[in-house]
Amino acid sequence: MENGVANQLNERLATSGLRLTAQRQQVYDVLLQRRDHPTAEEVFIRSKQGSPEISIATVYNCLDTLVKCGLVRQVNLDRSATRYCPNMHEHFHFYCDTCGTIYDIDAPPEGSLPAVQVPKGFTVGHCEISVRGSCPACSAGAV
Amino acid sequence: MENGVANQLNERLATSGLRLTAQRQQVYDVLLQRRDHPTAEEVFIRSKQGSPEISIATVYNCLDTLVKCGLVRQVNLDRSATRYCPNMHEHFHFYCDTCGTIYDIDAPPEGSLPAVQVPKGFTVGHCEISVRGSCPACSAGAV
DNA sequence: ACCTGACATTAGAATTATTCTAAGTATTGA
DNA sequence: TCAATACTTAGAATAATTCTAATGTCAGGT
Repeated sequence: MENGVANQLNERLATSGLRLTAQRQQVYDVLLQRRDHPTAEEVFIRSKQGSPEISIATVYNCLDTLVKCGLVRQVNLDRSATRYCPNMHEHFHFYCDTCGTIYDIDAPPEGSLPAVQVPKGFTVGHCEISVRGSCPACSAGAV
Repeated sequence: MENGVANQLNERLATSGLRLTAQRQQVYDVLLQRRDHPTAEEVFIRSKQGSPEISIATVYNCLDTLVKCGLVRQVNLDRSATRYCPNMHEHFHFYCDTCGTIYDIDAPPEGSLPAVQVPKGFTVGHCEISVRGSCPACSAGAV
């Protein structure tokens, strides 16, 4: 498993002439281990457990690299710190206003995700959807 | 027209125990005059033409107030400066990667915006959609 | 008219998230 | 083994925004 991940990471990096380093591995591992959409700061703190020497600049660099390799997605909600998500399936994010948790909501089977219609002439590159509201736990508690 | 706007603004403010001030009026006017999704900085520059004494802190305060009154919407794209939009109809934003223009794309008639489906238990409060790509002008030019 | 208190504005300092810089370290390929 | 390139690091710099404390303004009650 570990090895599979390392290989996948290495492959992706190699195709861009980039190297598999301990830090990149570490940062990616941190993201895979707890898929709770951490900020760069949080990734930094967790990474230090395995790589005590790592610096915050490196964490930013590594996250950037992972995003460029298509292994990680940035999640921006309002103007709070950018969060990072290793789920590359088509999905959108649900932010619970009560508990602050961010949920991945997978696109429904029939690709029915964006019926986003743009007028003639517009070419859609990427489409980002985010939803705020109350998660099941908090919706129930509020009754 | 001017009066209508002032009245609407005043009404909204009054229901929250807030006052209609020259600065709030000025900032709102700036947003209505050119609906090009300016940043706070840009609103500041334009506002100074009518209200040379206005400060950037006041611009931020006024924009905040307008957002809270439901007269203005914040537009966040990536982590660039927040932009402000006085179009309160249901719509989403299209950002042209080539020319940087932000377009308002109005929701299609049958409320068919994306039937964004959330799993049972989730309560949707607000849904934000943004699309990146190439606008008609830039799409045409790139041929 | 004139207080009083709540609401507002202002300049400038502070904060936060992020990026830049410059120096040193590591790895790869010739 | 050497050079070139990629990478990491600490700390400085930047950008956008928020905070602070002082001052200003307005509406309602006396």
